[in-house]
Amino acid sequence: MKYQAPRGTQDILPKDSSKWQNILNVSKKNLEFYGYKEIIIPVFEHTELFQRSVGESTDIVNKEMYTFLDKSDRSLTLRPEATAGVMRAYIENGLHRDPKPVKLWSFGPMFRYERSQTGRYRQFHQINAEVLGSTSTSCEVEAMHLLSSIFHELSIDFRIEINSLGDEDSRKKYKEYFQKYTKGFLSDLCDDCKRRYEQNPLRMLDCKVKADQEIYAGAKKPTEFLSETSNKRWEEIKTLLGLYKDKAQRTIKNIVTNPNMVRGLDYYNDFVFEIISTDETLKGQSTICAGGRYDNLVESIGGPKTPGFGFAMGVERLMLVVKESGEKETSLMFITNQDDSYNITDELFKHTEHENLKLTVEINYNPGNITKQIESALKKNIDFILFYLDEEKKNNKIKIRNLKTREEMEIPAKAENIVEIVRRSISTKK
RNA sequence: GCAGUUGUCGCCAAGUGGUUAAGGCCCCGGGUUGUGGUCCCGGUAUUCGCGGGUUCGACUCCCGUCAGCUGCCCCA
Repeated sequence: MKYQAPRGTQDILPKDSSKWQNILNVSKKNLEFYGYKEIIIPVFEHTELFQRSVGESTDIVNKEMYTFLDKSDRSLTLRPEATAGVMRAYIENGLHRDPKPVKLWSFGPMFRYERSQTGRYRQFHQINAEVLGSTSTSCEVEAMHLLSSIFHELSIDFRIEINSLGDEDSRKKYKEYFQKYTKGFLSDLCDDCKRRYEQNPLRMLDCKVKADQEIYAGAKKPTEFLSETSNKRWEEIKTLLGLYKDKAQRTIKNIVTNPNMVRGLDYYNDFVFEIISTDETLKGQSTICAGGRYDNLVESIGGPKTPGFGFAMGVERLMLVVKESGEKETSLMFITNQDDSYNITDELFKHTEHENLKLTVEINYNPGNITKQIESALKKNIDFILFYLDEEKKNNKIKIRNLKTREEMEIPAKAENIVEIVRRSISTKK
């Protein structure tokens, strides 16, 4: 074989694409139910937009961006995440003058130059959602319900972990405290943490090295340094999510606080969360959704001061964890000679459109041997076969056979009669 | 970016220096021009991820490279 897909890219084959679409459809349905509207934005942006918004100190900007010069020497970057571009579009198109909150969702490929593994790709896809213009804790609470609903509908086992990083003030105080706390241990820490000590002390908290964790275990957590307003928010969210109630009384049962959780992007403040699949096939990459509040992002890239909240779901990771592929369509196969069955299929198509019926039709490409055609229909797991051969045509009839129940009947050769039979079989199945 | 590991047909694989690279599944054709998955017969790798090297001779050994997987880093 001559060509291979580049490292970290993936083909979604026909056998999997219906699962993919199901993930998208379920997400879209839930998002739009809560008032999110779709926004479609470019796959690349000016490099500077990501540097500013995602943050110069992040790994994403430092080593993972697909950056290139176009023929006019503009520095462009394939988007590593969606929020920056959505914010740019929000400002540029004056959506900040729309009634608040503005709720947007989007879907598409993202690009990060990293080592690929199961559930981690260089081109990967996210379903992304943003709420702009509201500081209400309803943003957070509603999102937890919305996401629970999506993952329940997709039959995924998951757990939600939440935390608060606090506002700028809270984080500054915590950073000072934490640096002071760890200073004496500096020589005992792993190399990564030594580096993080200066660059991003918060990140030390979710270090995977056991010895380091033992050192940090004695330290206070960011939530103990929350400013008054941040603390009020945090308590309100926990109350609204029922964390102070008995587990049995909560509407979302599998939600816990994780005081060590931090985020990889710089723009978050206060509430942050991750949704973790408890399915073991995901191994190291078990986070299927993550997000948080970003009240300073819009302003930092030149827009009016606008509070924001958002999250992203990783579609490739969901693909590994979702078992079902959604509603199966009913399939028909015509056993016929290569002539005028298309009159009927054209009619059928119009009926399926009007009646919102999921039907797929196949006309056997190799007419001749009837036995082989039936075998072919069985192999393809077809639901109905339609005999429309000389004998039937003479009487203007069709023989329709349900391959699952083996029932067969002769009906007028008309689309509406076929649709009726199919409908009847679907309703008795349910 | 670092470390380990793997790569023979669409899939699962045998083969470990010696002529034409097993087998199974799938797929295609036939037995069977009008009705059920069985069965039988036949077909499908000038080539072992790719490129070099060693050798009389390489799927087998060496080097490089590409890709997958696992851990780290980080993240959806």
